[in-house]
Amino acid sequence: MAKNKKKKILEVAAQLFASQGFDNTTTLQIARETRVTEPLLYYHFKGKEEIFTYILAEVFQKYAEHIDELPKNTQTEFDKIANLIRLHSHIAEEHPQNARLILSNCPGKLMQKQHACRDILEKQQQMVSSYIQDCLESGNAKKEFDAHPVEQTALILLCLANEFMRMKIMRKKDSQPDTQGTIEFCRKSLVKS
Amino acid sequence: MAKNKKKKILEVAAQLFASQGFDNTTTLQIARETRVTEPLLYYHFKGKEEIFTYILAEVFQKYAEHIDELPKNTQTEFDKIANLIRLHSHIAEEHPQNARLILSNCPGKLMQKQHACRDILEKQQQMVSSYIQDCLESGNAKKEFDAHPVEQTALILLCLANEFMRMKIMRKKDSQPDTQGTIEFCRKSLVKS
Amino acid sequence: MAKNKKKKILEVAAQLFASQGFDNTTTLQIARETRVTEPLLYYHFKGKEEIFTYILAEVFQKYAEHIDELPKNTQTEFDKIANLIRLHSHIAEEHPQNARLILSNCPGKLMQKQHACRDILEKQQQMVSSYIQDCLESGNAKKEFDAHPVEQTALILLCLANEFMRMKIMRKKDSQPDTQGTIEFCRKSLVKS
Amino acid sequence: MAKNKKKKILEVAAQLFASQGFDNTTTLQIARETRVTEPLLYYHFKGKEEIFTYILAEVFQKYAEHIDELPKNTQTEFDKIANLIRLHSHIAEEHPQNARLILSNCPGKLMQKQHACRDILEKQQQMVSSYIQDCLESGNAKKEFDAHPVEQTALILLCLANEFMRMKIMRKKDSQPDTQGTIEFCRKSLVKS
DNA sequence: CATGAATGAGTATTCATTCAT
DNA sequence: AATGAATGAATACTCATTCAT
Repeated sequence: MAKNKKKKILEVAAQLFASQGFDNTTTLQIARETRVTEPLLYYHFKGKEEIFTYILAEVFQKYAEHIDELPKNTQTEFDKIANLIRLHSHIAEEHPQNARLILSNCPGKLMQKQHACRDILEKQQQMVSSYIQDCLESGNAKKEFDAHPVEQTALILLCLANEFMRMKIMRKKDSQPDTQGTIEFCRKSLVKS
Repeated sequence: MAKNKKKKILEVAAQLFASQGFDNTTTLQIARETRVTEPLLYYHFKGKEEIFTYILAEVFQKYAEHIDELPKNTQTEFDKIANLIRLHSHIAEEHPQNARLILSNCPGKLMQKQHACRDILEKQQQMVSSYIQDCLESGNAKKEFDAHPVEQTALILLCLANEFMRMKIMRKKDSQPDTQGTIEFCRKSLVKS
Repeated sequence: MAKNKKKKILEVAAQLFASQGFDNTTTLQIARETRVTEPLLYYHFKGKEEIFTYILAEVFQKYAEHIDELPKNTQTEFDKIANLIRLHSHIAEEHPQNARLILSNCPGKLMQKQHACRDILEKQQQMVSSYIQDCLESGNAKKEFDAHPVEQTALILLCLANEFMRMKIMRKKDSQPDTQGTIEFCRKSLVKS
Repeated sequence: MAKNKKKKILEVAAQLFASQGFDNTTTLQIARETRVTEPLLYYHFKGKEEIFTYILAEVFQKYAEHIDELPKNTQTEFDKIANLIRLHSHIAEEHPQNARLILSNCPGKLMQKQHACRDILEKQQQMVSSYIQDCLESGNAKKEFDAHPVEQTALILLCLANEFMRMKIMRKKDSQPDTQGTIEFCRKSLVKS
């Protein structure tokens, strides 16, 4: 029942942070919706910021696991890019809350040097960048791609993958970008014909 | 001297909203940095929200003008896409503050139905979408492109253009995406070879 | 046009003070509804309090005139009492705004010693008291009444006359006290049968 | 110690509201005189209005109890009227603060339809009206009175009883109306001789 | 683990009033 | 006579956080 409540707090807080943002979510609101009193939040966490950081870490942890679980051996290197876009599509559709947290500009305060949030985000970005760069380099080597320079192309693909997710969660169903269309767009650009 | 202060307030507020976000900017802060007392803000504007809305309207107005001023007759249709990306690059570099405001998720409160902010944003999005769609359709007609379906492709390009701007303002110089590279990426995907 | 605006200010202010009370009426509201700017209020009057005092003086002036105009020679002395009640009824019906101001507990601040409002109110109360006392004394002398002690009876009649006016302006039409009924009630008590 | 402070807040607030009125009493003042910080007011109550409403309800509750405790069986029906006046005299003398609150015109805001204050006041007025009407009807039946129409006469008596209380708290000792005198005044008018 | 009570520091907003013109 | 601009002092209310139990 103890662990239970801590978990519940995190669930509620995550939902509120995702839908209202960090600044517009009060500790009272978190406490009330968890059916708990505020001091309990402070028993389990150091403060509001820690709750947020904790959640962010969790979300990115899951995201990292998803990236890690993407198949290492694919027929073509481009399949890896396609898989990344499909993963973003999946997250946007199945875990829109997490997508919102991943894309949320953390409140400025939490992005200062030395704050845990900053580390989490930077680590995450490097991870995805690596994933894409590795795949581009392999593709280049195999003459599947002709992507130069690799870092730049990786960055562009990351742009696309991110904003693709952003649009999926921000727009109405009928004006969302299409997953397969986005993949094809990238294929045309990347894969040598 | 009168108009002067109103203008000054808007400048200061814009800078603060862009760098700290709406919620983390207090009216006191705006007043202090304008070297003015708080009640003056309320003399010129109805409240904090109106200041924000006013600024947002201004920024989008300028953005709309920029889009409008992009050359209508270009050698190729793709040049129009390239110009859009160059425009985003230009804004990110020369007016990063405006870029931040354009991309900022307005606080939820200001995005509710019937709020002026919502109208501004929606109008803007449709404008850019139209620009891209028109150009894609022309390009398709001229057999320059083979972009189908048009709406989807337009959305993808919008994604890229937006997140491109976002990355330019969020990342350090050395890890920003390159304008020419981004343009080439799109060209490869769009232009029939 | 000058006198005109001063008059207009007083009219608007009187209406607002009567309906909302002194504290809930702002100088801005007075200015706006007079279609004038606030500094003009301060050109014509020393401040909000002076406007109120001025109005109160006017209203009581008119009230005093009404009392003064009540017929001095009546068939019976009781007719004078009846006339006072009828006057209150008349004011409540024809000038409810004035009635409201007469009965309003002036805001505490304005009732401090040495404030003009206090003088006005006290002078007024003494005037009505005198009117009633004179009539009672005459009535006693003529053996029409048997009202003892005169001061006390006068006070009771004043109570009735005032609260009668108060009820007329505060209550819905169907639960207001009836003028003739009130007069008869007093007659039965006062007039020797 | 907890209940203690809530009670203290109410006591202090009641005293301030009674002496200064709702609008001229600030939450800071209430807090300071209670030797408590403002947020505590908001911990115990929803806001200033709720504090006022709460107090008003309490005062009227006590008043209602007093009315209820008035002897049901009296020698004459008129004794009941006399008792009501004596009750008002008692309240004015022993609990002038409550008297002030009872008679205070609640600020307009709090008298809007659907506001708790309105209900409280209306309920109260009907209660006293009933008390007087019942007694008048009984008196008429017993041929003790000849009060017609009952509703009207009841209203007049209510006028007197209220304004009597008002005068007792507003005037200096030497110009207050006399309880016994007021009772006799009513007796002469009501009781058939 | 849990809570009722309490608070320091803010937070947007309002108001009567004044100044320069 | 009239106004646009400006302000000092409040004003109700909120929030993250802590303390005593």
